[in-house]
Formats: sequence, C-alpha cells, structure tokens
Amino acid sequence: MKKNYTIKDIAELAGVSKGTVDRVMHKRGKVSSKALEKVNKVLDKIEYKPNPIAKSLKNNKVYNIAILLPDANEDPYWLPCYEAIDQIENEFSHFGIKINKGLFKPYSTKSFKKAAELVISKKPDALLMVPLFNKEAEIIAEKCLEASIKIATFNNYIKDHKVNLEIGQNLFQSGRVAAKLFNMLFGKKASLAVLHIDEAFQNASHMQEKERGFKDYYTQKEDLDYSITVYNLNKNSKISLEENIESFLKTVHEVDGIFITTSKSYLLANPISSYLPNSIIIGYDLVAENIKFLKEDKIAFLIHQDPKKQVYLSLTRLIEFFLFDKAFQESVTLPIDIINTENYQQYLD
Amino acid sequence: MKKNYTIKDIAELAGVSKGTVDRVMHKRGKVSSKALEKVNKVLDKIEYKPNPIAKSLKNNKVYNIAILLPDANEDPYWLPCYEAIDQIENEFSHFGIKINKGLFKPYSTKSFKKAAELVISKKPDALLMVPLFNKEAEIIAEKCLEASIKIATFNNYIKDHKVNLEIGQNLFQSGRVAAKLFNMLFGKKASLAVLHIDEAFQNASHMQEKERGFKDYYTQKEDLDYSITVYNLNKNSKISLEENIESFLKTVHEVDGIFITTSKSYLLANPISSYLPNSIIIGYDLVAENIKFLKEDKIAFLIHQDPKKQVYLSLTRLIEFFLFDKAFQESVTLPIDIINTENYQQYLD
DNA sequence: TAATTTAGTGTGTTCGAGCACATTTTCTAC
DNA sequence: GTAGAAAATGTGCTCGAACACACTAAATTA
Repeated sequence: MKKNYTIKDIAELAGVSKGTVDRVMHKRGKVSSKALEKVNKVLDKIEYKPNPIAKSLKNNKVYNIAILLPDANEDPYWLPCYEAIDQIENEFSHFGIKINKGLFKPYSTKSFKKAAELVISKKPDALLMVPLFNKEAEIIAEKCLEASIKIATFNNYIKDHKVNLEIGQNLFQSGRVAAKLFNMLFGKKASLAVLHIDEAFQNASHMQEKERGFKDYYTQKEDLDYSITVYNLNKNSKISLEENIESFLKTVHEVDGIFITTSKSYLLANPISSYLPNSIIIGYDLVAENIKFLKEDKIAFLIHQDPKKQVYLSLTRLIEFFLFDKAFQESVTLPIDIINTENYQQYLD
Repeated sequence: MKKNYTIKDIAELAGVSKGTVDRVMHKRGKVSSKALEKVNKVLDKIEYKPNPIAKSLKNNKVYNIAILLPDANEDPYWLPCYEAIDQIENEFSHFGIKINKGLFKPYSTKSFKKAAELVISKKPDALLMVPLFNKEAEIIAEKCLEASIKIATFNNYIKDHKVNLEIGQNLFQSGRVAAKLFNMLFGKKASLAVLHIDEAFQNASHMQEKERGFKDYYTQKEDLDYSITVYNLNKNSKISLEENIESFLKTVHEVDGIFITTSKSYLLANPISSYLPNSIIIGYDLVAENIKFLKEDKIAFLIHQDPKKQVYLSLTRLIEFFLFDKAFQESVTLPIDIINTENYQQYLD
C-alpha cells in the first residue's frame, strides 16, 4: 500500500520549500545544483503523481471541445451521437467542459468546409470530427495542428494524417464477420451479393473496406463453391436510387445472401420479399427502419457500429487528457457487434 | 449557456455571507427566516450544483471498496475481472479509492462466508460481490445494510433483496439469442439439446434462466418442427463429469444444435467431433479454451457475458457515487454480445 | 441595569497544486 | 569592504466547498 505523496511531503523529505520542489518538477530553473540533487533523490525514491483533483481545481479553466458531425436530419444514423454529446455535456459541465456542435450535410463538401471553418474560428481546445471528406478533412486537420488544437476523429479516418485520437471500427474485419455469418448459414455452396447502397459518394472508402473484408474471408476458405457479385446501387445523373434498386431486383434471379455495406438496408428489405423471398440480408446499423425490418425477419443480422459509443469514448478520452493529463491512446478500435432480433434492445440503451 | 455558480456568487446575490448560504444548503439551522428566504429566492432562480472537484478535494477521504468474487484459479472465467480491478485501482488511486479483493472458491459456501466476513470486518464503504450463493449472500447483504455499507452485485442477483446497484445480463434473453441463432441455421426442422455442464450447483438459477429463454423462443414460434432435450452433465456422487459427458455422447445419436449454458463448452467441443460431427455448438464466455475451439470451428458461437465490463461498470458507478454524489441507477443490464471467429478479438481488449 | 445565554452571522482555515511575489543568499565589481 | 545585481529560496495567495470558530445582536435571567 503506497501513500499518495504531496508536494509538501516531498519538500519536507528533501529539506527544501515547496516552491523549490515545484520549480524542479516544472523545470522552471532557478534551482541550485545542491537543491536539485536533494529533490531528485527524494523523487527517485518515491513515486509522485500530482493530485489531479487539486490540479483541476487550481486550473479552473474552461475547455472548449468542438464537434463536427453530420446533421441527423439528413441521416438518422447520427442521431445517437447527439445523445452522447448531451450526456457528456451534463456530466462534465462542472469540470469546465464546453461542447460546441457543428453540423454539416453529409453529401456536401461545401457544407463540411463551412461548418469546420465556423467551429475552428472559435479557437476550441480540441476538434472532434467525422472526416467524411478526406481531402477537406486533411486541410482542417492541418489548420488545427497550426493552431495547436487537439484533433480527434471518429467513425472515419483521415488517410495519411496523424491525429491525436482516432476511434472507429475495423471495417475490413466487419466484412469478414458478415461473410462468416453467411458461411455458417449456407455451408459449402453460396451465391452472394455485395450491395453498396448510398445516395452519396463519401462513404466510398468505408464500403470498399467492408467489401474487401467480405471477399477476403471467402478467398481464404478453401473447398467452398461460392460466387460474389458486387452491385453499386447509387443515385447518379441518369437514374434515381429507387430505380436502381428496382432494376437490381429484376435482373438478379438467384442469390442466397445479400451483404449491404451501408445503413440503407431498409431500402431493399421491403421490395425484396416479392422478388427474392428466400434471400437473406445482412446489413449495418441500428437505425429505426432497419430495426423494424429486423423484427419482421426481413433482415437477418445487423452489424452495429455504435456511433454513440464512439462519440462517448472520444469525448471522455479528450476530457481525461485535459483534466487529468492522461495520455492519448492514438487509435482505438471498437468491437463489431452482431445484432439479431433477440439482442438489439440491449444495444439501444 | 449557463454559468456555474459558486457559493460566493450566491452569497453576494442574496446579500448574506457564504457561511449562511452553506447553512441553508446543508440544513444545519441557525438561520433567520429572513435570511433563509433571501437565499432560497436566489436558489430558486439559478441552478446551483456544487463543484464536485472542490468538494472532492476538501473531502480528502479514502473510500474503501471491497470486492468479493471467485478465485480465478478455480475458474478462468473470472480472470478478466482482475484486470478491470487493477485498471480501476490505478486510475482512481489519486481520488482516494482503495480496493480490497476477497476471493472465494466458487463451489464452497463456507469459503464464500469466510471471505465475506473477512472483507466486511474491515468496514469498507461499499461491498461489490458475485452472489453465487443466494442464502449466504442475503445474510451478507443484510449485514451490510446494518453497517450502512453500500452494496452492489454483478454477474448474479440476490433474489428478493434490494441492493444499491445490480449489474448483469438478461440471461433469459440470452437463451433466446441462442435459440434465434439455431433457428436461422436450421430453419423449420431442428433437433436441439440444452446442456447444463458444471461441476458445482451454484449456477443452477443462471442455467435455468438461459434454458427458459431458449425454450421460450421456440415455444412462441409457430409451424416449427423441433425437439428440445435437456441434459444435466454435472459431477455427482456416483459419476464424474467426464464420464457423464462420455455417456451423453454415446447415447445421443442425432442432434443439430447443442446449447451449452455455462462456460464449459470446451469440455464437449473436442470429443464431439468423433461422435456427432455435424452438431453445432453455441456456448458462453470468451475463456481461452472456448476461443481455441471457436477458432477451430468446433464451437459456432459464443455468447459473451463480459465479466470485465461488469466489474468496470460496477466500480465506476460506485466511485461516481462516492466522489461526485451521482445517484445509483439501481439495475443495469448489459448487451448480449454474439461472438464468432471474426469478432472475438475486439472483445478481448 | 448588568450579566449571561442564545440565536444569528461572518470570517478564516483546510484540502494540493501552481504560480506571483517577497525575502534571503551568493556573486561580482569597484 | 561594500554597493548592487543576480541567483536561489521561501511565503502566501488562489481555485470552491465545508466546517470550526469568532463575533455581534437580541433575548433572558438575576
């Protein structure tokens, strides 16, 4: 059982005043070599960690954390993040934590840039963001670095750019999870489809990673008789998303499993029952519409990316850094939760 | 944006001294009705919550939390709990949190009672325990109540006894999760077995709950052609556990899915391949031996009860209560994680 | 009316870290 | 040997809550 030493304790042990101890610790100079040695001798013997509570009280600083994330009105996937933010704000308001939300449209780089500029102009101590647009995010990150604003990301990564904190899921591996589930369901012979459904393009790298993981699993398995076909059901200049889905359903005749790499499974889940009644869907994310179809057994599994947990964890890590000098663990990968009708409830809080 | 008011602020607003404000807040009397009114008027207008950091610093109290849990040498299921305890101890030692571990043999009520007595005799501020033995746990809980020791449980519940904090999993529901997985795998026709494998009896209620949930799922489903047989593979006075497993494997000839309600799936996973090579196992818990067989595809799914998270959460809730006056949320139910070969890694930390 | 209790109020100290400022010691120059 | 600068060291205040204690004013008793 070790004692928690205070500066006063150390001063007494070393035979100097707490001022001198303080100067040694903060390397502020103005200390004689004799005194330095005396203090260091004590410091070597005992293990001193400053009391974070006293530190925090003295500091009495307000930390501004900016969060840049998509508007949940545009995509309900982001809604749980808001809850996490509210919760954190409540819990830590008395610790001097202020949070400033910046929302952007998930399909507009312009909106992203605008929201980012606005949020940065207020000179926060940290910026937590969803870097949906890699190039633009990189520029923002660069600006933060210059202004010595701590930078953290969640849900997505910035390629080739170091950040202080990076929280997300192993997307490649989540593709493998889906593949494994299909493998269990269908055994040796399977006709599979990977569907990228999205109205916008910014999730491209996300979707690709998942597809790669999915294929990787099957490639590694030997003596399996399978086929994987990839479809891009995106809105483009010529045809709408709905039309694209419709034509997909008309063209494809036999498919055992459909892996949908975005949270838009619900767009397929309903029409599919008339076209491909025996196909099984695995999708992503616990948004309300997906859960509805999960309950109706039109979606077999959902993979949960837990955006709420991602935000919560990011924010607590930032706060612990500011308040208690806790070092960042640069990259954190969250579990890949497998969801079915029987366990979705527990993940919703 | 609301300000964080201090006692001094309130004193000034009310035109009294901080001493008077303090007396009003703590209802210590010695306040004139006139002053009381003045202070209450201010208190009604603003929202005051005392600064938890200042409070904690002033308090400067050491909180002793006792933990009563099984010896991991007897059952590796408990090993992750130790990590959580170490982590918490490290993280909160400067907040005046001291943790005292009490270990007991998971098959001996005597050992439980002894460890409990020892731990309580040191008059901790809280006792967190795994109430494996209901009757004995109830007695201990009663003693805690008398000594006004806060009481929390994890992994198991105490029947008919109120505790301050109760953290666990919905076992009934986890049985349903397993059933759903089998239903997905086998479709309309399935021959199923529920196996209770354990050397001791103290998990009886646990196992029963899981069995009930499992059966409940199939009972609710209509037009399914299924059979569920329940086996108790426990050591008893006449035959050993190994012999019991052996005889089970010899007797049973055709079974599609086997649901094992304890963490002992590994005992069955190996011998089964020669007797029932086509049977699929769903078990519980990420203990090393189970993971080994999961990787070899001899166990299809594991349901994760996350004892580490249970301890971590229990302890942080207790600490938040002591340090920051955060009220208890009496009962917390953790998610039921579905684990396969592709996602187990992320749950291990 | 003076002496003394009692209700009501305000002041000052503590917790530990951190820093400004005051004080003491040492060094340098003439 | 002493003035003056420079270096080294110690003291004291702050953050906000909590409580002990000192103090004032009103009430009670002799």
